[in-house]
Amino acid sequence: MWKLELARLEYKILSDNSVMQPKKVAFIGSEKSPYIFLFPSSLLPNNMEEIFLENLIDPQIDDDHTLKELTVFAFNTQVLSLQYLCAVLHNCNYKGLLLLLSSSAGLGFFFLYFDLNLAVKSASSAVEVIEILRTNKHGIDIVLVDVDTADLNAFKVMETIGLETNLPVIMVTADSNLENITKGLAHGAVDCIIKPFEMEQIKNTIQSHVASNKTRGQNLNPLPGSNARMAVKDACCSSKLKKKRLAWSRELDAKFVKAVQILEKGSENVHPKRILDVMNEPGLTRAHISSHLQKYRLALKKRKADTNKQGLEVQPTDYCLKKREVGNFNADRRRLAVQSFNGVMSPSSSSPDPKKQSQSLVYSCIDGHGPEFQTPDFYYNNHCLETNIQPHNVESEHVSGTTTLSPYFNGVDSKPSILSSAAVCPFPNAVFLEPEANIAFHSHFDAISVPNPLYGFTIDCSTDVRYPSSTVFARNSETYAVQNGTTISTSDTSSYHYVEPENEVSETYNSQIECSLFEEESFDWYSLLDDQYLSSLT
DNA sequence: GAAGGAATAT
DNA sequence: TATATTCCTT
Repeated sequence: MWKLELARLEYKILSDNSVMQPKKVAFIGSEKSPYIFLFPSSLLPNNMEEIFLENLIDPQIDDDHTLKELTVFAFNTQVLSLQYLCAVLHNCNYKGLLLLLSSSAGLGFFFLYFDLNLAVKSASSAVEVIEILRTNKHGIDIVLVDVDTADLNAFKVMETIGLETNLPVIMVTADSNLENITKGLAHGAVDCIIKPFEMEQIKNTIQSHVASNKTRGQNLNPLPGSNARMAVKDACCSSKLKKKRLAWSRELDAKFVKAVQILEKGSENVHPKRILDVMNEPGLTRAHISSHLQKYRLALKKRKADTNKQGLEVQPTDYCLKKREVGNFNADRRRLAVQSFNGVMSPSSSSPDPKKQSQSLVYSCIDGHGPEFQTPDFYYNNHCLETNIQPHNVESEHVSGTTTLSPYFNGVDSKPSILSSAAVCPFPNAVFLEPEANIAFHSHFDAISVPNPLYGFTIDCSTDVRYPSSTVFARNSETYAVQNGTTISTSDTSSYHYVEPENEVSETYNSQIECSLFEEESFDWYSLLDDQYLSSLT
């Protein structure tokens, strides 16, 4: 499959300390995927071919068809520079003509030509470069000029290219000083890319200028010199200053909330700068905090307004809901649920008075002797008991659970206990799972989890060790393989049956879960848990 | 000039 | 919608 081309060419390049050191260069490639590697001789292993083949990465295919036929031209006197560019262009799926200028005579440069996707060849001088561009037999769309190229007046070359061809020229440099960039723009560059550059960056820049060049060609408007001034800003924006958009993860947000609370506790001013200090998160800026703080405060405000409007029936804000989607909170819930359900807090084991008992559970988490906070259904039921609110959906026909005990499925009871909300979970011994959690198989079936209005209905099918590979459920008539956790959308009310794997134990087991979910608006546990959760963080 | 915060843009 | 950026004020 792979046409392996391997050449070991020995040549010398200047090392950092200006001592000539022998290096080896290796070329591997197929017609479509040339890869070039450069190694010090000492590091080049004997089984290099094998290693390369094992480590080859599939080229990324770019779905944007407009980019596919672009041909990029670049030249340099340094193999390393071309080598990197080669990889980048290849990943962008561009065609390229990369020219290695052998002006540094005596260093044993070589000629190599990969056609089709990327071409790398040698030329002896800048004159040759300009000649290639003038005739443009290769259908070049855009030129990258590395103005740091040694042994060359690259600015002059760039200017000549600009004058003698219609091609957009992009300056590439490691020097981000405005003076340097301005000089490049004055010499005809339409944009500037600062090294080290990333794939996305070069892609965006190339794309925008090829597009604009085509438009310009149609309008027959030669670019005036005044274009350069505008381009200074463009150059800076399009290449250097492109920042990655920050995503506020649950963890990061928790850290943020914690920082805010610490500051509030210490009756300090809760200002972005201070939050930033307390969070001590590398990469985070004051602007990030400001933006997030704005959102946070708006959410609090909205929540307060809602609370005032609706009294006890606290409706959570979006902020509150989103914050709890997955993550540590659920992990803790899960852990606590296991503890809660494993006898210690069993309804039948202690007080006969369900109200008292549930209160003690809550107190135990408040006074620090018990879990930091309780599972949603415990907490919810306690809330119902205390406030005399009928738990929603307890009598609903829509939610039911039936099961038959199986030796392979421990702890699944067919009757919900008093304290377990039947509406929420038909099985008191069920363990709450993170939605879509990746939970390894282990020896006991332990979950049929919460029909959570936010997440849908999750079935965990971790099984007996006898079924280590997968567990199969039948969904209606079709077989449905479930591995670890599967999330079923809230609109899905199908029944799921456990299917005994073939050639395994003969006992059969049936578990049917029929579940219609209550409306999203009906209740939210998290709003009740919110304060406790937050205080547990500090 | 640096920071906060509301408004606005992406 | 979530996050970034701008703009105005302190």
